[in-house]
Amino acid sequence: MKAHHVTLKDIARQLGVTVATVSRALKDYPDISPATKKAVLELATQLKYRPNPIALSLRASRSNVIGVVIPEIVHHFFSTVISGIMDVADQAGYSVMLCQTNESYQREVREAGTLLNSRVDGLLISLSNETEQYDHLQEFLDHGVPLVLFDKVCNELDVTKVIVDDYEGAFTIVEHLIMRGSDKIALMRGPTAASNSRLRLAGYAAALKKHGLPVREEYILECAGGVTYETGMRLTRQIMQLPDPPNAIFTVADPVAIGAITVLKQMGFHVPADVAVAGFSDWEMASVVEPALTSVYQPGFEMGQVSAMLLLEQIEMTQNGREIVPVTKTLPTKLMVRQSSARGGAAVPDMPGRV
Amino acid sequence: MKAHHVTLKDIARQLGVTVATVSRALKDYPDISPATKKAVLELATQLKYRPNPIALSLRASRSNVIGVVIPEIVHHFFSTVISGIMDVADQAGYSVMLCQTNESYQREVREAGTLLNSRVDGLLISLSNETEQYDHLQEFLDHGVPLVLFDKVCNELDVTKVIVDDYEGAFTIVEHLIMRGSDKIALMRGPTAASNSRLRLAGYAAALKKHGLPVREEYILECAGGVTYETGMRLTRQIMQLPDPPNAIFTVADPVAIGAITVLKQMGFHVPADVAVAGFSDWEMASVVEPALTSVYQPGFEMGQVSAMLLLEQIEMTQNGREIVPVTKTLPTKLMVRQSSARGGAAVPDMPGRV
DNA sequence: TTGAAAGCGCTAACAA
DNA sequence: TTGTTAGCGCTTTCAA
Repeated sequence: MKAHHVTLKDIARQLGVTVATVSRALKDYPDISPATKKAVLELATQLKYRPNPIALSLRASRSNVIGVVIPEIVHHFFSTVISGIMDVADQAGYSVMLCQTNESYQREVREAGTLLNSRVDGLLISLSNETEQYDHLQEFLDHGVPLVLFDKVCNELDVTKVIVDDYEGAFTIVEHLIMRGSDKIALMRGPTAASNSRLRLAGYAAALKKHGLPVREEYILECAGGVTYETGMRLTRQIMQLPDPPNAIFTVADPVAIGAITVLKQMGFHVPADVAVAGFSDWEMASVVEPALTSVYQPGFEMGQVSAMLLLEQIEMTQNGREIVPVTKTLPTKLMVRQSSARGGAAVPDMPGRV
Repeated sequence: MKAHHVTLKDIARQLGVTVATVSRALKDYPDISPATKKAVLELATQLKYRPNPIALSLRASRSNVIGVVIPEIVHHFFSTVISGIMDVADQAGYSVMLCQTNESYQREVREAGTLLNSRVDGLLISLSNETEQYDHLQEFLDHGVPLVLFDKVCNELDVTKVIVDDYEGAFTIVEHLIMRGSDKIALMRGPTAASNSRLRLAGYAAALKKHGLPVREEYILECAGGVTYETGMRLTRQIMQLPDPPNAIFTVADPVAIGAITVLKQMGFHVPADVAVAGFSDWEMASVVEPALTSVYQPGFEMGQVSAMLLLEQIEMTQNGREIVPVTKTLPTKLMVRQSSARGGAAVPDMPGRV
């Protein structure tokens, strides 16, 4: 038989009082007799009373739910971010409604609409690659719902943003490669449209410039067709056939770097002695497991935590009627260098295994 | 200025009718004059009216939300499952509320409570390793809320379950190793408590038996201290020091296998010629990228889809007052063998890169 | 100290 | 064809 959720009414009836009294007793209202309060509290626990959050939401126009929208959940980076978000939200008593857009602008609009509609108290969103219009997000602001952009952000909206310091990360690692003795450094970059990809290019160029090295067009390749292992292999074969091939490769992400290392080894190069390989990484252990790789670690978990905390702060401010002042938080990357340049390990497993 | 969500009342007022009329017009009620229907529809679109799901939930005692509880989101496997769940849910017009337990029983109980409380229409859950009591799940059944267990399931609950065919997967791959010529096959297994780990052991033993090979105690190691790369390295060093070392290693997950391969190469073995390595894998490309690895692919995305579809079916049945008949769906694994045994690649990157 | 009543947004049975 | 009314579960103002 279907158990029924116990309500204030149930308690009230059994105690011969009104729901109002029960409600007040449950919330430690000042003017309530100790006797009834005690009775109510006891019966409530006995009956396992739990307030109905939906009724609360309807009344208060707030849901204790935050919405999260990301391009793809099957991504070490994004799943790590979400993990950080969920831990913070959970701690603060918020639930998380998650949507993925699969990089589709249309779906992003739809999901955002659903969330706004569901009266989420705030929204955390990482934009899809297709997104170039922001009305669906402006709507949140119009309705006074706080909004925090993370990772994939845009300039068009004056809201709080949390990003990784791509410029500085690229600068640091390129400088590191130069210090190590590389003077011909190739770049395998991401899509020209993406903001973080552009920042990385800038950091790369700045580091070269600082050390008096030229920015050579033929050393800059775009990872067309996916930021993948295969792309890394293809571009590496291509670039090593140049009359004057690079002695270092800086890539946009782990898989590309690993693809590059694979091909370089196949071609008989010693990595990193002959050709050094470095890459942005969302897995802190990447360079430990694959010593041939020097990586710039991007703190996903921290990004999730910080984004969620900023959002929760803003939600609270909104509820207290205070004005929100947008900030942009830039998280530092971490340079991960293996000291021993022992022979390359076998592989970069993604995460601890299941079971 | 805070925009206000437009309600039926707004439309009614502007049109000089009652909310009931508006409500009916919006839902294509039979008895409604074409004139008012048209007027209502027009004003509704103009004002961008969207029904308030919270009010609907309160009224109908259903939320169009499904709850998902998993141990850890930062896992290729689980994030893939979630992706499958979300795609199906989205298609069916459901939202997803996600919780992670971090393998804590206590947190699992808490999160389940919150979800039940939030009146989710159904629950998808993969149990934490600590979970041995099921009252928190029984509560869902008591309240008539459908429940589907996936991956980490238990026998104590008579509900629908979706699992991977671990027995058959292990059997198949061990037989494959035997066919390839290995006659001394080690097993690096998961926790003795986990049901899937036990099934894999059984499949392993059965394959050996079928081919007249002994099950040797010293060849069976438990991955204590985490199903990780490090564990794979440690156990491999250990097992290769046996007086009569194995010529094949079957592991419980990618990272362990990769750790094993790394160590074997370091020790000067040729993989897979001298020692073959195989492992359960949640990344379909693992054996493509690391040709030294033969893997048993576990279909995470499909698991998510199937689980979600079964849950949605049951939700519908519940709403139509029909009885739910629990089923157990066992998904086949896929043997991934690289034909060319060319030299091992460099690494197994986890997923397509970000950017 | 407690009750009565209104209202959050919506639907549906019953009247008109 | 449309209006009235009640109610989903809860909080809160106003009365008593």
